Amino acid sequence: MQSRPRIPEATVARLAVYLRVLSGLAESGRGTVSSGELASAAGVNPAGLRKDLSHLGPCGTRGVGYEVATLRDRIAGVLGMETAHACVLVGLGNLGSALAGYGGFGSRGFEFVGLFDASPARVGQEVGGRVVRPMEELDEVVTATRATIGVIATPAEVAQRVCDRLTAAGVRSILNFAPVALTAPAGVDVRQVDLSVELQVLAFLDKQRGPAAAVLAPAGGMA
Amino acid sequence: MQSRPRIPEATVARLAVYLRVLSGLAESGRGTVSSGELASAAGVNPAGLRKDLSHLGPCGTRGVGYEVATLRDRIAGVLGMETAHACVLVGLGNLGSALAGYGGFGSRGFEFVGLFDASPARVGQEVGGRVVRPMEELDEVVTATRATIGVIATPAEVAQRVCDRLTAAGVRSILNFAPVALTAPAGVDVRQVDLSVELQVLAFLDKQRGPAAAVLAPAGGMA
DNA sequence: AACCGCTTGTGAACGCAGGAACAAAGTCGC
DNA sequence: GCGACTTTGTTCCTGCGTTCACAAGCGGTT
Repeated sequence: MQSRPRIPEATVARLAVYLRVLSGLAESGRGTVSSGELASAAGVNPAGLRKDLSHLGPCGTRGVGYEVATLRDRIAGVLGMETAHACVLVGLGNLGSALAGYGGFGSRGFEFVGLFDASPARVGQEVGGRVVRPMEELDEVVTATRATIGVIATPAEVAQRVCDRLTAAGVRSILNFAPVALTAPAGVDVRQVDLSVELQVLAFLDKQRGPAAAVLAPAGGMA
Repeated sequence: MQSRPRIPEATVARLAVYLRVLSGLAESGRGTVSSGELASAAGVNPAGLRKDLSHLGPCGTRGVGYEVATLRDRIAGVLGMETAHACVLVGLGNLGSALAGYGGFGSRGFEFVGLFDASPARVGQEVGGRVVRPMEELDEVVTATRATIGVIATPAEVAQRVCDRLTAAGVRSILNFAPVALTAPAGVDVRQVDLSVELQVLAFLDKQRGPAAAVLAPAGGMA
């Protein structure tokens, strides 16, 4: 069916970035873009961008560039954005509430069809326009809405249990913000996002460069 | 000086994960761990874990395993965690507030010494035990506290301006949550975290596996 | 109609990360 | 004291991702 059996995962992640840039350009009324300009806006190498786009088949005009709207729709199709994705979010603490209220998801075709929390204090509250439900209703909502994506923003101690319940209910993709490695049955994709790891990588790179802070301001360049 | 000129960035990210697991084991009173067990808890391959640890020099005992406390301290030292890192956070919206209140940072040696927001409505409020300050005080606080890490959780439109101000004030490492590629002067590290990109990768993988959702619920079609 | 400049798309080389297999070393048991 | 088992540390290899460089193609111009 599709002449592209597989697209590298790193490329998929970048396609999502290109898509965001293209959406911005389309709103600016821009008609075409060159690979160089698009790569610059996305923060990647122009050759790499062209190679990424080559996975979608030829979609540019030589000598001119890429048609903004066309390319945007093409990428959106490949990423599976023509249809909205129903997501459930478990854990409405600080991070979960931020995710529920984050507009970047809704504008990209992801809709939270259920917010769940184990704490009775949270249940019933409204977050991001949705009412927080008790954990008991999780299975029912996942089944009814056919949600395929589950987001875990709970404390680490209960994340595995939540993961089990989500997979048992039929969720096939999980985005985990809890700082633990989750075990899921085969056929279920788990992606881990650990915010503090990012900070620690930064701290390491900073330390590796050595304490050269004084060198950066040789002649009182503070002003 | 250091016999390890460079540690791969991917390894550094995993070291941070090992460190978290080791801290948990140490609290459990565990004395030693084998690479297999540690790798399982971290969700990686045992051979890869040993290779990662080999960058720190020999730190295990053959036939026994790794001493939990010793290895933890060694990794902490390599990651630059013996000294606390002062961070400033700009943008106290949903995500910024979640970050400010996230305990995972403080327990890892990262302290937010300044919270900043451009909105007068936010200034003066208390988030995570700290008072939100106006943007005008950013330069002053960064200089006074010698903060080296800046976290950007603002809307995309102002992220580049915030980045410019942070670097001008002397920040050398930036963690950016705004969905834009930032341009920073040489010598400044920028790490990008895009939450919606993760979701889109999940959606793509789900779509790539084919529309097998119907198989999961054979009886009871949409109609 | 033909030329020229510009841009895409692709092919090849380089470097890096990941995984498996093997040798060294230390401990436990006899 | 010696042997065998366990586990680390290392080495090799395979595959992937990234980058550079070139050929192919299209539009504009004369």
